[in-house]
Amino acid sequence: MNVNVTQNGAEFRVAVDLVVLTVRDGTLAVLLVRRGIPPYRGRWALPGGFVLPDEDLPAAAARELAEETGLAGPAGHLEQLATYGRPARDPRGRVVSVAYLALLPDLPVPVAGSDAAAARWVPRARIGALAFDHARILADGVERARAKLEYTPLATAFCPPEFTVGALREVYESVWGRPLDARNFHRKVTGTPGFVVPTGGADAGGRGRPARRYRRGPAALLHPPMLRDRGDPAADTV
Amino acid sequence: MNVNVTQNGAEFRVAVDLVVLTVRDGTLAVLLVRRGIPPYRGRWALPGGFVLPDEDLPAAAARELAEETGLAGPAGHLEQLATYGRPARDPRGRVVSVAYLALLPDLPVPVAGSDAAAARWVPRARIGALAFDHARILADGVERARAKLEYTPLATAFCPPEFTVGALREVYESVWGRPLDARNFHRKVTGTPGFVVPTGGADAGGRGRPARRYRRGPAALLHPPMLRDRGDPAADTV
DNA sequence: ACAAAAGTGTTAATATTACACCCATGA
DNA sequence: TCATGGGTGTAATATTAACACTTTTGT
Repeated sequence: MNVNVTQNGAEFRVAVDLVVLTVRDGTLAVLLVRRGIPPYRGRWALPGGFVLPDEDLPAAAARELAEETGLAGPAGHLEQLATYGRPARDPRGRVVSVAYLALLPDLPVPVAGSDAAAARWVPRARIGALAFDHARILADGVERARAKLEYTPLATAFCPPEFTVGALREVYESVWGRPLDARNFHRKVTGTPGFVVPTGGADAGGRGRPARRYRRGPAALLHPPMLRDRGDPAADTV
Repeated sequence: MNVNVTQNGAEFRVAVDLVVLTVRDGTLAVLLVRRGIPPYRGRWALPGGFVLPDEDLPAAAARELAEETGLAGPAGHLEQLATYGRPARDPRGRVVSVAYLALLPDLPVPVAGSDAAAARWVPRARIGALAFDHARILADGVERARAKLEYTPLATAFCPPEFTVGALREVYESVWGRPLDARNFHRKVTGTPGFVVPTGGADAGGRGRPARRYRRGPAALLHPPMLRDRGDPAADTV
């Protein structure tokens, strides 16, 4: 063994992979791309790519997200998820992937990425085998999102700038996969300091009484948190 | 720009850095090493090192932890914290560091690491400037530990296999930096299903009534969680 | 008028907090 | 017997969960 390997470090390639989530039609959906080149050619995978030589990690994630969705501004939410580095995770060699989690409002169907492969929103429940270790990365991302809905105002990242309490509730129900009591939810959201602030507007054209519109509030942590019963974590078809 | 850089990825070195925490004498302490070689020669830093060519990330973290503390078995707790990759974070070149968080019971003073530099437990409040971006990594690690004490039985990782409720309370008080009501804490710990299980033994030799001994229970999540008031996050000298 | 969704009121069960009080030991 | 922590009881105060009921719209 070359001692320089220990002192100076072996050489790796570093990628970012994105778990991009949205809520469409009352279900949690994931942005996937179909790989156009080997390995795993033709398989669905998380969008991602290699980090450029002088690029920061968050910048690489934001760049990939923009390339894949056509988004420019800082809409939604982007945070680092975890890093995956199993030696055999990529047949091309030693690749360490820094995964990011992005939460976005329901957008028009994403444009095909710059890699010319198909890009699609896929309902979480209908996702089959993925390339590389992306199934695990996705599972970790979904669990992170579920957990953070409890104690942060992150659910608002799934909504457009103005939204109704009903739309926000749909986010919680879709991500957690269980119905919530609309009455108690309403009180909880409007009663938690800094969670949402009313804009004064109302949402005409719906079926029932018009809902007031809200914007995300200044709070970074929710107190008290929104509780999902730690009952049975069943009923979750991966 | 060489197009291969984009397609195949630039070359990075990958390191693991460790935030190793323990509770000594009622305060949170961090394992630091004094760097024996440039860059930042003579500065205190988090222990860590480069990942070997065929080594998994958790294995690299466990290896560095064992080298630095002399520990072999799976005592305490080790989890991935986050990854830091700012292009200029290491003057030697492009180094991405995957940080791990380790929580250990109070151990004998660590042996000097294999790098022949000094290694010491340093009380968290007395830590000055650190090498690289290690101050931020440490801050992130401490905040992760604080948060996880709330909803996981992780505080037991700071204790030996058998411990008293009072010792566990000292962990919470040290990590959170605020006193807790001993009576309510006791009820909470013994009343939360799966948190701790009594061993039957008692802790003789103390000043007051002997305390019963407990072992960590099977629960992975605490229900309901241990609450730290989100009051004033002040009184925290970094 | 009716259905549908928004929003308010109320109550029982549960959890948190504060603190009085008893227990078991060393000095 | 006193000081010192361990441990239990209990009442005031949140918070949750369940659901009756009112409001405001489209059809």
